[in-house]
Amino acid sequence: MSGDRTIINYSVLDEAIGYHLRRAQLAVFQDFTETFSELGLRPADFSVLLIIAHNPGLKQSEVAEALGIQRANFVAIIDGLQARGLAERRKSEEDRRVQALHLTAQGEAFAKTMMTRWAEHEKRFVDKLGGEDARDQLVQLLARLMG
Amino acid sequence: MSGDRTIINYSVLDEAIGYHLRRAQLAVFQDFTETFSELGLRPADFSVLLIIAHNPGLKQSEVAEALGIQRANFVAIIDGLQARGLAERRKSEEDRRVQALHLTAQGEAFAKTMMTRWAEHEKRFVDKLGGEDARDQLVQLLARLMG
DNA sequence: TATTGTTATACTCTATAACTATA
DNA sequence: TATAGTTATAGAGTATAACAATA
Repeated sequence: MSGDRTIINYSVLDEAIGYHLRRAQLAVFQDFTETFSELGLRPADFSVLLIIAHNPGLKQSEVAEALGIQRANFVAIIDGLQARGLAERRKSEEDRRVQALHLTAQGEAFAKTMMTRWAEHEKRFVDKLGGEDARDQLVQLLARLMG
Repeated sequence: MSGDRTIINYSVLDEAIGYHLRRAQLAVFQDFTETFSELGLRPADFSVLLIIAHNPGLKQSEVAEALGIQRANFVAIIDGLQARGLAERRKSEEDRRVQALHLTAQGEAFAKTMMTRWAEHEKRFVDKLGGEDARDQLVQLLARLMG
């Protein structure tokens, strides 16, 4: 009976914000994972590289907090980026406890490649939404949920 | 220097769909978890109870697929709901392999309580969005991302 | 005493393979 | 052979406590 398709009543799930958020996020992150599997980047790696690229010299705890990552879990992320030669820790002269984060020259080049791939990924979803205006509208609505 | 606040350049993260989706979903799920901690319900439990309540007699694999849950992982969810006396498996007479899912009388009562708590949770975010229209708009945009 | 980075650890969620009983 | 449910297991992601070095 492979032609049958059970019709399911989703009840209030159809209008539940959290449910749609979860399903949409799953779809977008799955595309992200496929797009960046070649470069070996997870969403967290991407966002960390991006923040360091545009804010060189921040301490680990600042980058972690900006992204909502626990500083304990942040260590392994930086370990990975450093092992790949993309980012580096520099011990601060003023405060010997802090590690300031920077991209390496290789990391800068990598970030450029990464951004072109990201633009492709992002465009796919902007198109699905119906254009830049719809995207801006969505982002604005999502921002309200966090207030 | 606790008065200092580092200004961070989020670059394209500010307009990245996936990033905002993740942060918003985190905020909504956190509120969900707090709202339902008393009832001992995780998001998956909630959605499963809701689907069974409105579609009694579905097989496990149908409910699992409708919610995007692997049937292997679905077993423990039903085990939990059954152990709490909220749902039950009924072996089908036509096909002895399938387990048809139903709520118990206690499960029906529980679902009512659950829905009033859910309405409170949902309302908090509808208010943040600016009303029902904004919510509908958001849900519609999110649905496009999954197409 | 407090903070930064770190280690160790545990818990949840998710994914896969293999088994059983039925068809 | 194929399907429904199950078990076992492994991998992410995330959360907490405790420690060393430094302030």
